[in-house]
Amino acid sequence: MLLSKSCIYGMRGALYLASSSNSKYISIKQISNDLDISPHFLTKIMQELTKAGLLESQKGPKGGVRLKKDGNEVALVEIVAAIDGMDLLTECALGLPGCGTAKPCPLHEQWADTRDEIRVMLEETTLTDLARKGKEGNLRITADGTFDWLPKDN
Amino acid sequence: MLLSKSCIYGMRGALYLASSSNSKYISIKQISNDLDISPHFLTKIMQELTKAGLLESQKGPKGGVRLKKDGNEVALVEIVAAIDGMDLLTECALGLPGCGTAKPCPLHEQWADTRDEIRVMLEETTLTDLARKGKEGNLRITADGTFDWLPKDN
DNA sequence: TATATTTGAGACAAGATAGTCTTAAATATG
DNA sequence: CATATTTAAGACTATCTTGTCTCAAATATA
Repeated sequence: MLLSKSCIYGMRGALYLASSSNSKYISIKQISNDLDISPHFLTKIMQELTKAGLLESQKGPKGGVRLKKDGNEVALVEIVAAIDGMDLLTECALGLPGCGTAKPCPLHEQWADTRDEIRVMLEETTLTDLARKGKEGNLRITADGTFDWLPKDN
Repeated sequence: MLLSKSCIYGMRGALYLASSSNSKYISIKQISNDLDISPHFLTKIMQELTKAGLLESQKGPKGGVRLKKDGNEVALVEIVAAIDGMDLLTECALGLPGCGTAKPCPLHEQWADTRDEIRVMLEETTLTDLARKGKEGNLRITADGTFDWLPKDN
């Protein structure tokens, strides 16, 4: 598996926020409801993103979470780094510690190239990119496709 | 993590076999010893590769395992498929079932391209490729670098 | 101020992966 | 044939990931 489930949920949650107007806080309960993710689990994941400085939160009624930066300034790699860490983009494919150009494993060259492709993709894709593409094509971000991209500015 | 630990061990075990003369069976005990992998665990993994038809085995003294095909006919993707399955190369990056060109998620396009890069790398790299590169550069396939590429034709 | 709402923190349970151990079956060799 | 060696099969434990639940802290609002 490329990304952990926590990381995938974090991405979908962040994408949800990026697709909404960012002027108001949105409760995690509503997000978990719309994305069909366990509320408690999503809460824990959104807390990680808040701790990492990607979101800001407010407690109490009318509270919730929202993006700290504009969505076009948030690359996917930041979410991956916050939840899964950078291991995927730094570690050896054969699991050998300290593998690199100086002390490579036999697979290092090929994997380093492939790994860079993944890294560039994650660095160059922003939440706004995905939100725009999703809105234009009315693409789903839930398993059953019930999510709709209408502005959630309640 | 891209590949499971079982898969990584399987790759290293298969690479070990490809770097040896394939005329004789080699005991998993020796392999696990040279590669510094738990013998019991490696046995289980090599059994999976045998069941998948990548290795053949023989019990008893002078028994062990060896590649069923020549190393240049075994692409890495076959080992990945046998141990981790093809999920990495078929599944949606956002975890949505049935994601594809017909019913994509917002990340589908970027991920499909990246996923193809991984697939091509695994399909085009053979055990012999890695063994040759390892022998030429005397590269390590153990954490501490104690593995040596001298023919193991005992 | 009292109440309802919402995040924060962390204990806890369930499930998957990683790793160990025991026993059985096959087989080479003396 | 007896024995030692080696894979095969599967039970078992440990650790990590995933998911649930409870309670505390903050806060908007009546």
